[in-house]
Amino acid sequence: MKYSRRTTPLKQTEIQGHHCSVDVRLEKLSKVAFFRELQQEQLDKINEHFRAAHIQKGEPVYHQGEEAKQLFVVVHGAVKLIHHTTEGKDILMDLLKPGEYFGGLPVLGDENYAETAYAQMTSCVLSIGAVDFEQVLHANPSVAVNLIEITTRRLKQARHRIHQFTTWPVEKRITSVLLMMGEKFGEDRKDGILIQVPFSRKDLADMTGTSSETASRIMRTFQDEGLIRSGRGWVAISDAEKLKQRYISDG
Amino acid sequence: MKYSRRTTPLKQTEIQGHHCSVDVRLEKLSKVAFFRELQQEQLDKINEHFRAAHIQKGEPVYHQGEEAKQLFVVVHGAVKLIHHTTEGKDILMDLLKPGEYFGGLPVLGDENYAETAYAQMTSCVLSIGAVDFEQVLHANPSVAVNLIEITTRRLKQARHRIHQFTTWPVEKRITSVLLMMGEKFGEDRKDGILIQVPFSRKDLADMTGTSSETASRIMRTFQDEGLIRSGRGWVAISDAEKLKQRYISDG
DNA sequence: GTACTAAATTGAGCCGGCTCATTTTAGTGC
DNA sequence: GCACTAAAATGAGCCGGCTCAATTTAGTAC
Repeated sequence: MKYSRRTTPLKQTEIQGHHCSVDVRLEKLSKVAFFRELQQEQLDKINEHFRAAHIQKGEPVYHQGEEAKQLFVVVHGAVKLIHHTTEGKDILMDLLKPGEYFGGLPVLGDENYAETAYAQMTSCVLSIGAVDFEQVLHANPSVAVNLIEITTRRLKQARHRIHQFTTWPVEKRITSVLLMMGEKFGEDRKDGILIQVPFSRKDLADMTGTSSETASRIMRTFQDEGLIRSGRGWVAISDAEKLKQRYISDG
Repeated sequence: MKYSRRTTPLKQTEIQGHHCSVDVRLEKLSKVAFFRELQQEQLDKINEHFRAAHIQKGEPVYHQGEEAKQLFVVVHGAVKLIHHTTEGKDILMDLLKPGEYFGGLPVLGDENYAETAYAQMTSCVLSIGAVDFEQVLHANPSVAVNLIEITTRRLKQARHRIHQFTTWPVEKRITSVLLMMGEKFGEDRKDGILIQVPFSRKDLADMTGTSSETASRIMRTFQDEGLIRSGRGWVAISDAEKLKQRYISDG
């Protein structure tokens, strides 16, 4: 990968027009884990309950502490969930790709949003309110069971993260996150996997519970070892296997 | 609190007979959060799906890694969930009181148990298998929604714990756990709140992600400041308000 | 009361990673 | 290509808490 003039390898997302066309909406709704198994007709009806919004990069979808009144689905782009701590630090809870949902509703046990949701890149999100969602629930009972499953999976992930924070050194944590990001947002190229979403050192630090200086140092090491390439706000994994072998398998 | 001869202040639980009498079972089942709102008749029917087991102190209910086939409810005693890490450390995920459930089922998204469940004291637990539970689900649709709510609440707790591990010093973490234990298992006495469940330094350390030596040192400090009293496997909080004010509010 | 022992305590060296400060540079606009 | 600047990198001092080792003692059995 050679840059004659330095430009980010990330795809530009300032595509003209609205990204929330019906086709794309329906496609992404069908990918929402708790709507799986539903027929096209059912999805069409559900789609009617959702409203679309176009969010500029860096803009919030909702703020931490606000009353939880809506569920959201990423249709295009990426959304980052940040918990702002009382100590003035940020914890990056998750970075969501199209088809993933976020937000909260009273019926699901949420009172206030525990985090602020930001568009990591220009994004299109769909939202549904409490009354509409309960209608969807009643009309499609399988949705409730699927929701339990997904919430349980998220709970397991959160618990695994507790494990990581308790016992894993920072290198290992960073490796784990890079590999996860490669799987979730990675674009295969002949020279590796480009994580096709803006992802800065601060994001990495906030997601692994370390400082951005430490994240930077470790990324420097990985780069010097030929395991990754990176620049301002982007990362490409040159050798995922070796990265995993060297920093995860060692224990 | 004066001990003429050193004996633990904890109640002895080697009560003769079986603790899983129908009255107690029904009472604790009605306290399970996802069975709330059900009528006595419904609870009677649900009770028929559960089997009882008597577990000796220190014995496991199930092992980490086993196939998840049952949900359990604590009727009497206390159950501790320990995740054994590959690094040889233990993470105390939760300490459950009567009325709380644990375990897992495929329908809820579980494949294997992520932790080993141990009886922290002689306990009586009820269990239900996959087929029975799905029947309960179908007969009582509100159970599914309640389950989402509870799982969501557990997810929030887990995420709060990530926040704590990321930014809180150990004193603050230990304080938080002591206060939580006081609320959950505390017995009010004129000289404070006795945590009426065995709770060692190792338990405290495993629950706060620190070493037992560090837990011991901090408890020594709290003791010297008159905030707690403790002995082998027991803790009493002498001044919860001051403990909170001094180690949590300071930020 | 004595004997016992595992839980709790204590001492001390070590280090991973933090904070603070400064410098370098990737990537954009023109 | 030049100018700019915020993201990334680098240096260095500091310390919270870990690990290892040894000692003390809470609570039980008899």
